[in-house]
Amino acid sequence: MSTDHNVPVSNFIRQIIDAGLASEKHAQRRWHGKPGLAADQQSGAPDPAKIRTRFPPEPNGYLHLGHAKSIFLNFGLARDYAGVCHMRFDDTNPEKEEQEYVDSILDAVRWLGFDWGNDLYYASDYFDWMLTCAESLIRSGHAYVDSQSADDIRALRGTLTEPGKNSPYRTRNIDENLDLFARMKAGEFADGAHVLRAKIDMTSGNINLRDPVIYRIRHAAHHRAGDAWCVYPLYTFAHPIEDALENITHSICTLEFEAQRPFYDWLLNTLADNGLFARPLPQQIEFARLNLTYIVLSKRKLIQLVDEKHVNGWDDPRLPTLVGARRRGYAPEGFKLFTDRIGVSKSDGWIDYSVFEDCQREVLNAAALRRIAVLDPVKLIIDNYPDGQTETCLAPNHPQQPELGKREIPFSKALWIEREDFAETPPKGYFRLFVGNSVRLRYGFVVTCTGCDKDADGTITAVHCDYLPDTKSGTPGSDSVKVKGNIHWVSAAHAYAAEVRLYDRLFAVPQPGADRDFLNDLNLDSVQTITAQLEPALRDAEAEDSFQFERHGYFVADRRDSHAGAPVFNRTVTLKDSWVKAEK
RNA sequence: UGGGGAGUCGCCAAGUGGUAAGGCAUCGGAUUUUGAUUCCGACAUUCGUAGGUUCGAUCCCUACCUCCCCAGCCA
Repeated sequence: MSTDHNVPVSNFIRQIIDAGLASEKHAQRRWHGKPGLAADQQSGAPDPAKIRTRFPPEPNGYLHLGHAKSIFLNFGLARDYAGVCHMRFDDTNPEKEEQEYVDSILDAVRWLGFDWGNDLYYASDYFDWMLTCAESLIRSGHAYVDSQSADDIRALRGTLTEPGKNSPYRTRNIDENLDLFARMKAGEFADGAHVLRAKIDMTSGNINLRDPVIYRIRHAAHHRAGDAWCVYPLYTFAHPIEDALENITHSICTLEFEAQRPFYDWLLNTLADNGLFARPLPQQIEFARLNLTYIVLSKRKLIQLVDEKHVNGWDDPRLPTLVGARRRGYAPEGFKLFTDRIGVSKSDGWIDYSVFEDCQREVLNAAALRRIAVLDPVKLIIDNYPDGQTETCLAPNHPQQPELGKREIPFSKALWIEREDFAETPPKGYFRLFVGNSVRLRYGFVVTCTGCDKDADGTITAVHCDYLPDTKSGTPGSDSVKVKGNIHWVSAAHAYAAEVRLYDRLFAVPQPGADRDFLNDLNLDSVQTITAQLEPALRDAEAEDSFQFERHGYFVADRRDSHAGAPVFNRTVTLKDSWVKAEK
């Protein structure tokens, strides 16, 4: 069941890194302490970091489980190889990015346990260098200003099966290109009037090499740079330069960027030939993004779920966002186990959500203190127990870790037990309460069921039993009576009645939206809010404390709605239950 | 029907010419005051298909099949 965390399994990225390290090609890299062009970097000392990776989200949304895979990959590789991982915001599109997202992203990465030290960067800080690169390309005849409309550019790009055609502006001379580009930058033109394009090959089978647009005019305020710019570089152009400026050795991204790699290499090699960057250049490596069943990870769909109020905000515990996962009670260590367990490869696949849940169970099982909670309460009256008497029982905080001690829980005549722990007509194999059967009240006494009360509708209002005074847990001879059933309880007079949210999967099918609108696949019972009867100690739970409610699952004190002395709980994940499965 | 990728047990995933790791799930059994946990055992004569090279092929070659990505002045 447990995984050896100290032996990372081989994967194709580690092989690439190992080979690079063995060839010592990275050893000649120089780093002068911060991002910069070759002229600056070459003045620095040999890079103390064996490798440099980066986690480069665009600050236009909240991070989700898919990003977690990338975070653990990039930061994890840097850690394992005595390298560093840069935290970088790829904020080259002024129209979609906001500071709110920057803050949330940093928070999420920190929560997962990573520290970027001084290596926090913003692509928008590199705009001057990017302009330098663009001008260098123009000077070497590798870029030109195109004055066609977006539609015309598209028309000449060709299709997947037909080659494209050269733009009429492709032959503009260098001076004219330089002049036009300078005026684009100076704000002389309206949005869309001109673009800067790389000059490569309009007949390439790879559409990304058909003179891709690398700079566009956009008169828009940037969340960090303000109104300083009206030209902005496109991802295709910006990202390789960001990597090169930061001395990144391994630029790890997802599979959909594979077709961009030839451009990535073309650009950096051209710029290196022009003297702007030193070799060895960063290497782009693509891996398969995470696909998890029963959730959606597309930004568009997540936005829709929030905007249309199918969930309550970005941190709704049912959402696969990291802020949602945190409120749900999922543990960072569980993410680590999960990413280790699923591995890294280039083949698309679907991981069942239960794999993720199981990783969380494994981590929470070891870490969470045990507590008692009755979620669907019905009274249990011990008829032969003295009225008004109260005594204490001792319950271990963790069955596998006795050093965590025990706590006292009050016991009395009237208790709350789970409604499903009593059956008038017990199903086959049932060994909880039914008339004539005995069970142990966990950490307390053995009781024998004598009957139940019902109201006019036939609903059971109370269960009755008698207890065996000599069977109290922890006392000599308490085990003299052997019983199969073992049920939990809280004393009715001492219980803390609290709000508990029982979360289930947000979607009812493994692949939401596979054959119809994904909203039709929503699980309409994804949350159930109840008032549960909890053992008194739970009243003191602090926000974000995780517990195992015995026989139920793992629950966390909600970080948003809990108040001192009045925590409310979210169910993170249930315990495995082979009994339920056997019955279905 | 252009270009780029991927196909190894139900789900992931090692393996890179010397005769199929591991994890998860599943199924048995043991322990258990959580029908939890833990522990022990079982679990691919076979690597998308068909040929070929080789003493030997999941690994090399050829053809085919299936799936994914690319035609934003998004990332």
